[in-house]
Amino acid sequence: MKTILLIEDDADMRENTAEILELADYRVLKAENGRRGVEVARKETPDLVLCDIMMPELDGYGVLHMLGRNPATAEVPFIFLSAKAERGEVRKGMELGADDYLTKPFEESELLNAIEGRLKRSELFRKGFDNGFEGLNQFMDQARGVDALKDIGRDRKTRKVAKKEVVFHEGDELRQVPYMVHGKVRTFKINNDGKEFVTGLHGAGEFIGYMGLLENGRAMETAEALEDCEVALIPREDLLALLYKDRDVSIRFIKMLAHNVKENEQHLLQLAYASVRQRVAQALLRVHGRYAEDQNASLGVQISREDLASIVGTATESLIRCLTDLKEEGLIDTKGRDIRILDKQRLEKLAHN
Amino acid sequence: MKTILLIEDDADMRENTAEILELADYRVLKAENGRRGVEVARKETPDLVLCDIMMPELDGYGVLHMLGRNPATAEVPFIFLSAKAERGEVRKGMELGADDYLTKPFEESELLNAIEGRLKRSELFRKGFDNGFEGLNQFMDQARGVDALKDIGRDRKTRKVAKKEVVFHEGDELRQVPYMVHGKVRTFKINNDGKEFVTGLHGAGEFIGYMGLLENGRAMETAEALEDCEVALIPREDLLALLYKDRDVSIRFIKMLAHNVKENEQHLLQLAYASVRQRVAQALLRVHGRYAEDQNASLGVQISREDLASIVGTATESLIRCLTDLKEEGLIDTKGRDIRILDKQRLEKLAHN
DNA sequence: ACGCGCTACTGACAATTGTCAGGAAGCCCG
DNA sequence: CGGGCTTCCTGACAATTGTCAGTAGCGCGT
Repeated sequence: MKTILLIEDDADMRENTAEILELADYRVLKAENGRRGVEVARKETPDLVLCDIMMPELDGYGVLHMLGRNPATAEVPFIFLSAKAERGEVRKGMELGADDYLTKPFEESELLNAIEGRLKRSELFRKGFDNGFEGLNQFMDQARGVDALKDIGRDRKTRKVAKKEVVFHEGDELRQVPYMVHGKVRTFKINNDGKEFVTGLHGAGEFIGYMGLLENGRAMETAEALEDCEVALIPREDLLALLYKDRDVSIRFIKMLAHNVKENEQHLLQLAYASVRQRVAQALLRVHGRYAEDQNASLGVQISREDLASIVGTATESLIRCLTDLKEEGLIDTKGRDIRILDKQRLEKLAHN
Repeated sequence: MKTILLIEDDADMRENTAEILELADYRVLKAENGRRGVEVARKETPDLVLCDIMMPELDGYGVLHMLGRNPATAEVPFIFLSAKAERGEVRKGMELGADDYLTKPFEESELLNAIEGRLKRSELFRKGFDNGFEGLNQFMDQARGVDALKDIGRDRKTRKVAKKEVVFHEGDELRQVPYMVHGKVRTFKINNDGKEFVTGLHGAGEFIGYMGLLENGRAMETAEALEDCEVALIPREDLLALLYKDRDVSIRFIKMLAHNVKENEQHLLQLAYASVRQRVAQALLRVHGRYAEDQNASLGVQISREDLASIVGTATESLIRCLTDLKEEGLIDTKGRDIRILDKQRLEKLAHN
């Protein structure tokens, strides 16, 4: 259930609006002035903020400002509710970075539409979201709603990709960005000796290859299906429009990229100075956390030794030797290509030391 | 000199405006309709676009749309010029992602101010910009102009940092983000064995440590001065507001991060499978490209063997051995800590193979 | 079910890289 | 200008990791 923070000083208005939202099955947090609103937002990090402009203590502009300056709350979609419909006011609101501006009085449907639209778009870039094709359709509708000019309706096709088939090659021009509807792929680069280095594993609900778009429109890596997959192809322009147009999506994207950079740097540090043994432990934990069938139980991950080796950045044989060591020590268990973690704690200790 | 693309169908209006801009020392590209405008923008990538809304062929909304969907032009600040002042029109323009909206007729000063403001803010995140403290002041004015609420005027101080002094430690809470006014610093992480891995070298005109802000507000690495430095401390909220508020800055930031990710991944690939020799060649070229006193001549870079080793990700002795090899082969020359590249081509060949 | 092919695994050995120790050279500082 | 410190460099050796070759075992398709 989504949580909405409603900041409104007028008690009647507040209760009325809250009621509408609750009927629409949102959890509603209420605040009677800007200062309280900011406090609540910081503590609870709602999924969306509705905010009046004229309020005692701290006005709506102030609230937007305070929230926008904190990374945790900056990405939360923000909608102004105001009785002021004049050009200057509306413009000021939007310029400050609000995502929408509703003038009172508004229809229930207006309000709910505005909220839903925001939440849906915003949703896409949550990490680990689990919307399958339905979510994609909504996304496509949004992306298309953005586009009043071109008729791109025909591109909403999906493509079946067989195991081992390549989705795109390094250097391919990506006119369409693949979105994983079902299945898993690995992305990797090949160095001059022909050795592969796996840069990522991706499952349903993720875009792949978008990084290349931002650089030069060409794929930076090769993507290959690890199992039979279903892939939707999103026209690159739609994706870019989405990333660039909405403040909240942009911010979330920035944070995602920053996270990516951070992970990469940790990986670098590991590769540079950690032993194969440590790197293997690290990789096992990462892969397990991402793709284990069952997170809680120490159930297995299906991955070939070769792929795992090229995540670790070592020769396949070295990896295998390391795995057998770990197996003998009772940290993991292997059955064919299935690898199960038996003692997560000791493995973590090994990885980070 | 900055280039401005002016898209306006009315010939008088176009010539008048162009004249004003040329007097203000901008290079002006003119287009008489939207379609032409988009063509010119794609070919020349101006620094800013001024665009009328009502035009034949393709209207202003369409132009904004087309440009916004192409990564190369999306980051260019975009200002609407329109005779339509009604609420709906203005809002539509801003919502589509314009950076400003001027209603005709406008004063010369209005126009020039709007342009200048945009360009200045936008300027900060150009890679390799060379504005020293003057640029910073302008930036601070902008950042402060954004802020109508808090009085942060007192924080515009700079700090002198002596050689070898630490600017911030990994894990420090960064309430202020350092901006390099003068000098060089290195940023590095320390692994559990106490070994350092250099993640970056930064010189004048760069922010350092901002990555941590986006994650959890804490520094992800340690920054240490390589020489006597002057550092300005920007309140983190100002920086965040700047990054988040302006569409063009956000987009540029996204691209910067994406570039970062790409570089990191190349680095990963190198570390994983390239020999020390190749990695050294790579590192030399990177460091040289970034910090050589003179780019053209094969003049030297001053860097300690230890630092270079921890960029390469190897033991200091291994690095030194490699350097002496390269020296014997006539690829480089060393004099004390000064390293000069003698044969860039062969070094490049070595690095990428 | 059977064979083919691919992947997992093991052993022996080579190559690379790290570690330790020690001397030479350079640099800072009074 | 000399002492003390750090940094650069070299040698010998150890440890880690990669390579090659060969066997076992699993899975897949006809």
